[in-house]
Amino acid sequence: MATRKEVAERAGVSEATVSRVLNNVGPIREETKRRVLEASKALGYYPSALARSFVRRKSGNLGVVLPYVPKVNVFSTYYFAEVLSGIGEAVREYGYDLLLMFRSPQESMDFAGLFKSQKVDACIILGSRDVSEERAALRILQEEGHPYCLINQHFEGESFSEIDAEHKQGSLEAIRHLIALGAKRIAFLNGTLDFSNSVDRLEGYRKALAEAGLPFDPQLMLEGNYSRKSGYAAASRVYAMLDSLDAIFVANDRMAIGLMQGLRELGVQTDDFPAIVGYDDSDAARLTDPPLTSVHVPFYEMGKRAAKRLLAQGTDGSDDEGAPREMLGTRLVVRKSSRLRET
Amino acid sequence: MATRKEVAERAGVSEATVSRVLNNVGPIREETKRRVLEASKALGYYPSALARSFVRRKSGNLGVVLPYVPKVNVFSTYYFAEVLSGIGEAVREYGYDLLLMFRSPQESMDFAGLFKSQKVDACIILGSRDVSEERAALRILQEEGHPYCLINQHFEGESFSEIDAEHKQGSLEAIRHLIALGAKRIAFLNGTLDFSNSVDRLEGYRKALAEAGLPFDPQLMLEGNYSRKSGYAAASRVYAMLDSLDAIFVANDRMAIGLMQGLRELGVQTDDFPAIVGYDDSDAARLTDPPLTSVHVPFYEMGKRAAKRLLAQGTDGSDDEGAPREMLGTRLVVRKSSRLRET
DNA sequence: TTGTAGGCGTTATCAG
DNA sequence: CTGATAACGCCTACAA
Repeated sequence: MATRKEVAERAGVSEATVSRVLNNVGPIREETKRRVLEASKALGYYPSALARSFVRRKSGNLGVVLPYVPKVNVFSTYYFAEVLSGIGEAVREYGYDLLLMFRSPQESMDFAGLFKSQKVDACIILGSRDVSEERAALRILQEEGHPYCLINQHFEGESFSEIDAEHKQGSLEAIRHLIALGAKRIAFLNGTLDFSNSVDRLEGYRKALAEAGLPFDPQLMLEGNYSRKSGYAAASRVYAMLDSLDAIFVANDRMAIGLMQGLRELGVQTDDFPAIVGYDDSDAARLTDPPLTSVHVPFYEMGKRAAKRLLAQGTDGSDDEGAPREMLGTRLVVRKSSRLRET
Repeated sequence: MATRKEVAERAGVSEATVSRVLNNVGPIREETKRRVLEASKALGYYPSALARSFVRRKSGNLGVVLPYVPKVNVFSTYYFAEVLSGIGEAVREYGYDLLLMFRSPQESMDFAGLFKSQKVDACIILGSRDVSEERAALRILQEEGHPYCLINQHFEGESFSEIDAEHKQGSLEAIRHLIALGAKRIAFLNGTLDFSNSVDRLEGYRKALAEAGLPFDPQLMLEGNYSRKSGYAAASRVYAMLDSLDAIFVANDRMAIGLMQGLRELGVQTDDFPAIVGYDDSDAARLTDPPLTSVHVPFYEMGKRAAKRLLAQGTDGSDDEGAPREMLGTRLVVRKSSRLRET
């Protein structure tokens, strides 16, 4: 490996000058610049990113924390693929690198440590849940002023940096849609409430019912954990009250898919399905039979925005601030699954 | 931020001793160790990963290169999600970090530069294609002896480090299955041949025909690019020869899904579909109507193996070598889509 | 068992 | 415009 020293010698200049040329800093004579560049290329010199990071005290990495259970995707791969793509785009734009960090769902994570050990310059946290250790860890992050951003999760009562989506509104529209179709009894298969978006959806659901003067019936509430399996498991309960049910709203597509599968295995014909609305508008929503009406969430955009918020800080001098919680819009995509069955 | 010097002072030892304690190296008196640990904790000291990497000349990063087109997934997200999960598992096991690097599909990449600039200690390359610049870049990697590994791509005539799957065998079995069902005229919607697995599939296809004494008919060959869109686009050609077709083998599930969609829009009823076999056995294969018979590929395992091959090198002293090309098995998963229609 | 000191490859400051 | 030179935080012989 060619060293900088060799480059300097070959170009007949000092190492400092080599550095200047390669970093485009300070005034340099054209001729000198040319010679250095030439020598550098001839020798195949590559500056050490390690040394550079060290002296600049910047890793050049944007960290992305995501929950991880081997062979089990708690969320849809769709969600992560979209968010990561969005982040990837921004990262490449700003010349950063993307450091992926998995964490076991239980294991509370020392977010601040990532910064203190200088592994990352900024960090995006996915799949965060509202449990006390998590709150505590995030508070530290906030207090110590590290650049971080949560995606798709809100912590009530804090002012964390968050990019979220209008889940309450999305759910509201989903239920309105069902009601407009004539549904009266609408079940709700939600996820656990430690995800703020589950809470948001519940609010939207209740608001829509209230608007229409429909009663809220706790009997109609089901809980899953966003996995296909949990949707599958819910099928028996739905089956039990099938006759009294007009429709069911499911908090993500995966569960909706599991539910449909489960119902089918219990012998329910497609025509006898209650109207179903899913959530996320993942690729899979187009493939189910019947195609799944679902609430579209701009995950790609959310990832991109989060990354930009973080990386832009480094660029301009603005100490950011501004709305710590930004919310992007959702949108109902109607397909066939939300039709009410004939009576 | 507490510095190591402070820790040393508080513990009443030298910085070197602090270092020793924190790295568990060299003989240390229990009492000293205790004091250092205590001081370190009290002060909230975090060693700088940057400085550490610098002096050790190891980034601690496993790089993963993946092709990238914003908002377009040339491959299925399924493929990447599985491979990444596998890599993630190994990485966490070995205490490495995972550095994601996107590259535009055209842009030929300076793989060796990643090592020379010391951004990564080892590197996995996904979505590589057999084009001359790529070969050249990989040869350099090989010659310079950097630890790298290709996944799901083989370069004939080279001895690159590769983790591949038995695509020839997988295709062979897929076609045998169709033939066993009575299919005589089997079309093949393949991907471009700069992906070695396209070539492998073609070989499997031809071999199966030959075995059965069936002729190879170039008319039955279609080419897509692994996107759903290209499968969709192929529908019209398939439609044109629908009557003379018993079955069609499609090189990945995405295209198969696009194809089914396209046929349907052309007015073909499910019952009139030719028998269809897809490839990858992605989640989506279970969701299509009819469910898609497909060839299962152990992507998760492939990612894990590749990462382990790379990271284990660092651990033991073995300069690896051993079979540079390792191939994992594929397996046909039969579902309803491969039934021949009634005549 | 512990301390001292040199060096890792860059950047940045300060003279010239 | 360019050349010395001092950090940066940590690891690791070598000495004690």
